[in-house]
Amino acid sequence: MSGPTSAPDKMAVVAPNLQSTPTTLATHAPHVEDEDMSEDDKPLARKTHRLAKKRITGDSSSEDDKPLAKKPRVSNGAANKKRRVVDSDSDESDAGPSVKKEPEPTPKSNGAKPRSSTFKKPSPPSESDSDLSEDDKPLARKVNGNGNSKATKKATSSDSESLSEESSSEDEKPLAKKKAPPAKPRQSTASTKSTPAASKKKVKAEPKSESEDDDVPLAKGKTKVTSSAKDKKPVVKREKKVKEEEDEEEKYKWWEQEALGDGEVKWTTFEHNAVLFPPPYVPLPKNVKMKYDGVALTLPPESEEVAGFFGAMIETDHAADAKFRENFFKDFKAILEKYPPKESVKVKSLDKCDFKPMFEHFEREKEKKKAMTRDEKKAIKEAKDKLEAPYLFCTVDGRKEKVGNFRAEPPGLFRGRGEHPKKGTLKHRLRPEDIIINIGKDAKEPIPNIPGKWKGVQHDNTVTWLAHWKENVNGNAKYVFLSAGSSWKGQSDRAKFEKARELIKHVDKIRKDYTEDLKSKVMADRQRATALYFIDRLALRAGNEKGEDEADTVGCCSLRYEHVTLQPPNTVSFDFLGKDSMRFHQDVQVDAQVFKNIKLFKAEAKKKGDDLFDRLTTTLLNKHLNSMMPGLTAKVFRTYNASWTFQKQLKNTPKNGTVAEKIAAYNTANREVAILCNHQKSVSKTYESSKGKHEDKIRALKYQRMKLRLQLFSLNPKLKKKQPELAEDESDLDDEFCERHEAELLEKALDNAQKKFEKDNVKLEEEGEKKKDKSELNERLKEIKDEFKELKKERKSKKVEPRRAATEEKLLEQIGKMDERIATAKVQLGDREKLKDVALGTSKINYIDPRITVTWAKKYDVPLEKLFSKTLREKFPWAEAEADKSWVF
DNA sequence: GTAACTACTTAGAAGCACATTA
DNA sequence: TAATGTGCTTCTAAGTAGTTAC
Repeated sequence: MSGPTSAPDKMAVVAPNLQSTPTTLATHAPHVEDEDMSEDDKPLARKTHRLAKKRITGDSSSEDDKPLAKKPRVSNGAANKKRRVVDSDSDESDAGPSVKKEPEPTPKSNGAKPRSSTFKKPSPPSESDSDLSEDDKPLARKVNGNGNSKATKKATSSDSESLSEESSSEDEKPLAKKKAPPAKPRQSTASTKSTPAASKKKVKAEPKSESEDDDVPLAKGKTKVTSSAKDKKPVVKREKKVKEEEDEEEKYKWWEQEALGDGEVKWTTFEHNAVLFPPPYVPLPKNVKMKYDGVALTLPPESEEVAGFFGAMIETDHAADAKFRENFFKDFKAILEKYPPKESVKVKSLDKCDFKPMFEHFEREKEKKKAMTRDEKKAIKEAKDKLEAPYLFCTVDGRKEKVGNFRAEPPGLFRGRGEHPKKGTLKHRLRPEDIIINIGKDAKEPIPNIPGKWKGVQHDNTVTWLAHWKENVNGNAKYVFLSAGSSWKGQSDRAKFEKARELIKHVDKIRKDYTEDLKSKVMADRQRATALYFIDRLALRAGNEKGEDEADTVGCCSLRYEHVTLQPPNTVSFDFLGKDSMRFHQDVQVDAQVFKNIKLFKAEAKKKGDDLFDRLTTTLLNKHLNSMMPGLTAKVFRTYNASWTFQKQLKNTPKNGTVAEKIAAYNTANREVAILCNHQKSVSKTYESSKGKHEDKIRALKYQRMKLRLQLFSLNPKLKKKQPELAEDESDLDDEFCERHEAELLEKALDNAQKKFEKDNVKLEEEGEKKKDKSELNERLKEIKDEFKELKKERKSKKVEPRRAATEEKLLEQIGKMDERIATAKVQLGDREKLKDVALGTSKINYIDPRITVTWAKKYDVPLEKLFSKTLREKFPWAEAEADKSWVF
């Protein structure tokens, strides 16, 4: 668990976007009841009472009195208990702006991730922006930065002035828009309409008629024809090349074909083997038993399996979690009722259960597995591969496609995130009777690998799933789909990015409109505009309604009263748990009108637990967005802003830098996007110790530097004055460290001498020569010890005699090199610190248009494999094919 | 109009394999 | 060679958003 991190560097992208000019805003502190407010404009909370009453009476005649789409969340249950803890430090006694309080980090026990980013002052624009022309900046970045954005200035200068004039100005248009780059190979998917099956058939008219089965190794077949004893090696190479070429040909380049429309039909023929069920439970050895109150229990396999699920987790955080334990124990007791222990012991308390014997058994098994020989491991792997082979691929319209999650989820304990009320609940073992499969009409119905019959077999060619079931914990649907690298996923991925690019053409108008609507007399419109402002500027998720039996997390539309607090003149503090219970904690400077609106939405009768946007739902918001641009939804803004930010940040790449430097710039850009999207990861448990080691390494370098420096001063004492920077003590290099370091060095030197002695003797023995006497070793060890005594003296006197052949010139050169090494190590340490809780992968996989990466790699001559892993390259072949050096998002 | 259902994308954790270090 | 660290892959939870039923 980590504490809140220092905000400024984390927020390089997000925060500058929203900072306005506080000085100008101060004179325009909004009032809850301003004169330009119509009846509709009045604080909603005052109306909600009326509305609630009307809803009960069924009167919904006026616009305002229509039933609210969302039910106010009833505050109860465990989720609210947690909320109360959070609230305790962010509570507001009234709806008005409060004196800024530094929100405390939510403890992990509350389900919140630790990272928080707090902004108090406008920070300068991120370094990375320095070489961007103002014209080049997307609105999201320009609104504030140093607080001088035109839009902000205007907004703050007068409430009555519309912000829209500014936001629609030409210089706020994204660069790409001005350049208007066409989607290179073909028109956008959204606008194309064709019969998918037909177009696919065009693509693969005669799909693999001869070598239909990719399972037949191509090389093998060829070998028979071409190989001869004489030229075996070249042939093997040639065959490999041929195979690669053929594989290349085999690949379905869907991006070269006509785009598929949003048509219903996804396939004509569809063959697969559905899911692979895990092996049945194997009971533990007879001597491995859980204990209850000190008594070993002999459990039937059914209950032993469940005990084992918990037993395997006893050293994880889950097992210490009260809710997790409660839910597990409830289910465990139920299964014990049905399958009681032989000893007829009544299990009444989880605290009296001792799963350690089970845990230790699992650990031993892991060790055994680890200790297996290479061949044993290989044999196991081969058996596994053989078992899984039939499930790896399916055939779609004659084409071989990779299946994604073909393994039926094994039974276990539900690992809900955050404060999920069901965490710890037993996930049942799936049987064929639970699973519906979707397959071509003429395809052979797969036989499950365990006894049983499918729950159903359907032939719906408008969907892409192979199998589907309902899990028992939350009643959610689970699906088996094709892999991320499949043509279906690739097509929808590309369509997603094309839609985000399409937004570039509309975003000015949308921003202009919502800026105007921020002042709308119609409250629903004003709320919608404010929500959209946050979605656009803060990359918030839409925020669908959630049920009571889920973790209490929110997105933009579902924000509640307690999730935002106001700090005059224009700061809005967000503190809520988003998807996966990740904490979103930011102080954001907003336009005056937005500040005013939030104050209005929180006014009077509204209280904790009430929706901030009580007249807005994701459906309403998306309907509105769809009217602005076909197919536009809230989530497109995240994709657009992420890709846009990334492309912009990449402009900071050093043109003449090394590949490593360029990659560092790439990763920095990636990090900015990850921060924008609030993608977090938990800090590794070993982080602190690994950081300590790293710091010691740096200190060790400084130690070496010190020795060089002292030698130099012995040679030329004048340098102490001439080059005072050399005389400065290496920071954090205290006596305690030096002593410890020298002791470590001594130990190492002695150890090495010992090893060398032994090694030499082995060699001498092998060569039939006389071994060295032990006295020789002892002498050497004594020498080493004496040398180190010298070090101690040097440390005390702070004087080091120049080593043999040391010259002033050489020493200065060595010090210079040492300085470089220290600087590099420090940068590395800083990078690790910055990335310790930021997850880069999610944005790379889902939000950043891969063509930006491909273009960048080509432009800066960086091998793509250094940026995309194997799986990512498999996921984005279309990007590699489409993007050239000049491609722009 | 709303809740429930459906199909899909997005997400961090956990597990695993490979690289580096001692 | 074993221990440790790191990055990649897999797993599955948790979102979004459209459709359907009432």
